[in-house]
Amino acid sequence: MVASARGMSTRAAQAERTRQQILQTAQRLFAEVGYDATSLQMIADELGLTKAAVYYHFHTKRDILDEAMRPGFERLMTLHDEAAMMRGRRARVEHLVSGYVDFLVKTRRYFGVMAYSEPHTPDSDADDKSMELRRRAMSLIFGDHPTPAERVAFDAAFFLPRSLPDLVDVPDEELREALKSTILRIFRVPA
Amino acid sequence: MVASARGMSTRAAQAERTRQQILQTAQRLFAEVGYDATSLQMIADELGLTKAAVYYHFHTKRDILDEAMRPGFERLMTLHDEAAMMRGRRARVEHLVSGYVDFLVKTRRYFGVMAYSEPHTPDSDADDKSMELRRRAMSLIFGDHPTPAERVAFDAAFFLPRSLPDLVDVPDEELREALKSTILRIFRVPA
DNA sequence: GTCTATACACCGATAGAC
DNA sequence: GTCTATCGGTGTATAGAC
Repeated sequence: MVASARGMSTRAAQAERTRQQILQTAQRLFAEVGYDATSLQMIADELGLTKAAVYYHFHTKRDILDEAMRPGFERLMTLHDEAAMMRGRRARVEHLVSGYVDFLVKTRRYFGVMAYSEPHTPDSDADDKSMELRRRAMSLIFGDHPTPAERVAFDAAFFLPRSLPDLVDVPDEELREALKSTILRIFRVPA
Repeated sequence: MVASARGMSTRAAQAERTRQQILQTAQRLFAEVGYDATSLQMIADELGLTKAAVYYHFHTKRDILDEAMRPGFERLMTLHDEAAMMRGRRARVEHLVSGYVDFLVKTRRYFGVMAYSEPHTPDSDADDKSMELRRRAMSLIFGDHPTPAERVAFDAAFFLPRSLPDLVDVPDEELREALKSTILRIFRVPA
């Protein structure tokens, strides 16, 4: 097995660094101009590489997006695990909404881009995970057989990240309060 | 000047028919596989034309989308005009939400595609109109200086169309009620 | 193992022949 | 008015230098 990360071969370390640079640059460009408008050529040019070099580290453009979003997905899955272990529905929803809003505010510069690809896009990790996340959150909040009204309410909160780019002028703390109170109100579906 | 629509030259009539066919086919494909995933080649193939022939009728792919969405935009602008002439805020919001929900339900098969292009896309009619529509609706509902919480609430309703594809199994009438009650609740922003 | 060079098929868009 | 031919660009793919 590998003795130490720092002691690994210089070649491998350099490769890992290149990989991280590609990831960072891509993430920034995705957030700035959007996923579709970002070409592999742009990423390569910014790093002084060729398109093929980028292709060596990521077999597909979509893979870059998938990997860039992975930490976020994992954070949200952990949040769901935590919520699933709580007993009262009230506390569970509280925890879920709090954690979700914190996540949105913390990643507000990057998250606006997520899932901009169109609905029935070819299979990708990100799409699968996004769907799973959604299904699980809905189940935690409204149970396994939500009514149409409950589904609409959930979606209203689920698609809220799309509005983040338009709220750039709102300070973090104020944004957090606005998001939290709005989502909690949305979830208070009348019988 | 043109004497009569039916009496116009056969050439012009045929051209207009081709134009309408392109529009219809494109609209269907946009709704089925999405805007980006629809190529001019697909549209041309379905109609037995070449790409260049399509280009004769529409100078740009985006133009096709813009024109396909124009009737919808006009309907919503009319709705805003009506609301702007009403006196009480309560009645205004009621009218706006009712009309908006009716529109969503009536166009639920096609509207899900709207504005799927990414945020800072190159200028297009559709983007401009969408922004204007949004600004005007927000002003009609929350005035010219909405608070962050009001802006978040508005956005939650504004981006709801994105969830339409996932609600295909809900019958029109039930969907209408769910959308209406949810949006009205979202707009009841506490002081 | 890491990258360059090169090529492919397709895209949206344009020019010009008929 | 519709065609063929072509352009520069894209994501993807392989061959081969080092």
